[in-house]
Amino acid sequence: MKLWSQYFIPTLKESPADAEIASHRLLVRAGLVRKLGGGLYTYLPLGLRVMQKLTQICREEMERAGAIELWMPHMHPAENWQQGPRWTAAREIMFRADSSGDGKRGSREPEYVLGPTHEEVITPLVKSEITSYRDLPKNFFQISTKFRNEIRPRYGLMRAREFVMMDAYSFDVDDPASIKSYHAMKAAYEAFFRRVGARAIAVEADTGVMGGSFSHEFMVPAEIGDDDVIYCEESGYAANREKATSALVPKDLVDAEPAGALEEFATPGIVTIAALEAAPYSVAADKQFKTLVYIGDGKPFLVVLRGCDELEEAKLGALGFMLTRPATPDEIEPVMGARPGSLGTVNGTIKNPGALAGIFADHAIRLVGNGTTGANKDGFHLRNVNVVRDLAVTKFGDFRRVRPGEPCPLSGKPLQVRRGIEVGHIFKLGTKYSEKFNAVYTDDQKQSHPMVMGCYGIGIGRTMQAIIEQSHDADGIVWPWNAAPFHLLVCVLDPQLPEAMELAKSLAVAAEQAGAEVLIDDRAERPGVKFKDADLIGVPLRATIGGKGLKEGIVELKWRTQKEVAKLPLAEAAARLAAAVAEGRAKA
RNA sequence: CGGGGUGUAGCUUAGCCUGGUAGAGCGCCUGGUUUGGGACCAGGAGGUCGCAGGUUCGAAUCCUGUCGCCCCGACCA
Repeated sequence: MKLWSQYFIPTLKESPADAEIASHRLLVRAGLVRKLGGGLYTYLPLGLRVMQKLTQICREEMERAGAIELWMPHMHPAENWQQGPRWTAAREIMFRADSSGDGKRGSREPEYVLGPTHEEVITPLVKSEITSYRDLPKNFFQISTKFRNEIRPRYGLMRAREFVMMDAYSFDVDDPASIKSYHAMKAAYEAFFRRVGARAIAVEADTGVMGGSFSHEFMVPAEIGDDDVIYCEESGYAANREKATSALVPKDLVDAEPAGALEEFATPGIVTIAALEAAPYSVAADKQFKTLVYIGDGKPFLVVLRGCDELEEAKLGALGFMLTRPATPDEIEPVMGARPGSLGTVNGTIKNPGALAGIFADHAIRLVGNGTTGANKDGFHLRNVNVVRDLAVTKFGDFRRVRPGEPCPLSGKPLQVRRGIEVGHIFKLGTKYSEKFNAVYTDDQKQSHPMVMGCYGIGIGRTMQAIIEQSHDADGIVWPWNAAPFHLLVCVLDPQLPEAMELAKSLAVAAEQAGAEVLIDDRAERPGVKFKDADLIGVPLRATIGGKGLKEGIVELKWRTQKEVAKLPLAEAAARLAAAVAEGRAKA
């Protein structure tokens, strides 16, 4: 039990000026954190207690899933990263930690970096320590600090430069075994979020810079989230916007309507889809082909979409380039023969097709019959263009951004969209890292194989804030039992009365024996201040002892989630309190 | 990194446009009256007006630079 007057809970009446969203304001007002600098926070005692609750539950679920806890350095030799597969892609988010820093960013190669995650540390470790199939599978995890030089830290702990994360890494003999590990972790995640009272859903996600073959994000639905989740109530389909697909596309590769004769026509000054939609041309956007030029690892390639569709850049990741970017007009002209606005992929119109790394078309263009596209001649377009007859396509794929209302790929019902906060992410990595670091094992046939890896992360601080975002009211935080910094707050309205404090302490002991953690508000404050603070810090149970109640022979008991106050006769108070604690634990 | 904003006491802020002794509320300290949903009275402490230049007799205020912070975009747990 803790006495408030001896503890440290600096609550604030007013919201800090730099806090925009409810959870960030409450984090600061309830005395959980204080800011040191952009994206850097001190966890005050109350905040630390919540973090410890979350890490302990996380640890239990990881161990239940068979993962083994260890602790790795946070300062990594830069060589580890230079050897790994994502040095180029990841270096801008890494802080460098040099012994002889000259203060000039990027002026030379760093000696050390602060770890944003630990694949580059765990993989070499496993490579040197595990060499036999007999020692697999293994899954290692740690709960520790991560450093990322976020371009724009935001929303308190939501996007911080230094943050606490659980990260785990699985090593298996083959793909089926790795998928088994992946599903065990997915189940462990679901158990973790359920136990801490965060309503999180698993959605299909893009693998991004991590690489790997598939992945799920765990999202807490919230208006302030950074990600769009596309989902279908009917089928349970849920995917990150970057990954989401719909059932728009026909199965057979045939032209959508009888093909008319290909015909060139002049379109002076027309360089946008919208301009071609307007009179006198009046070509609907879904009857146009949009041709985009990108550079993949230095070589140009084309992406063809319907005029009405948007490219989802993340989906270009499927093409296997390390780095992609849009091409500039000066890069485009020598290859295509025209500048943006008059581009197309009709056979024979591209000036220098040999320069291209490929022509990738979205499946949806198969819906376009007798469409219009650029002639690769500035100021000219072609009409009656048909996919099978006219277009050069290396490969069809899914490249367009899905819109809400399109049919669900599973049920065909309209897809919906909502915002979410990403609190966890799991990846099936494959052999990308094990091959780079030569983490191989020998099987029972004396054959050597790269280990198949998975990696997994849970943002602990982000989860804490997501819980607040999801569980608060106008008065303050409403903690779920298992995440609460304390379970019972005993408000002593007249702490100067010895019998009041004695009663408070005996009730606290009873509650502790029933399994609660107890905070006693023994401050010499007016009742109003104590009640406001009690609601603000959001402890699930509140017992109130006042001079008035003592005369009547009662103690009051109230749940943070309810308005009603129960009046407990003194003789029953301890037992009723213990029963309430048992109820809180049972429901958690 | 691009665009927008902002910096005044521990916190929330007024003053800046139109240059002339830096103001309030909360919090804090002292005394008193209060005491069941952020009390009241009296007194008090606390500010290099982010920093550096410049203009001016005179700068929180105008100009230049710089740094921090916040918001919108791309990235992430």
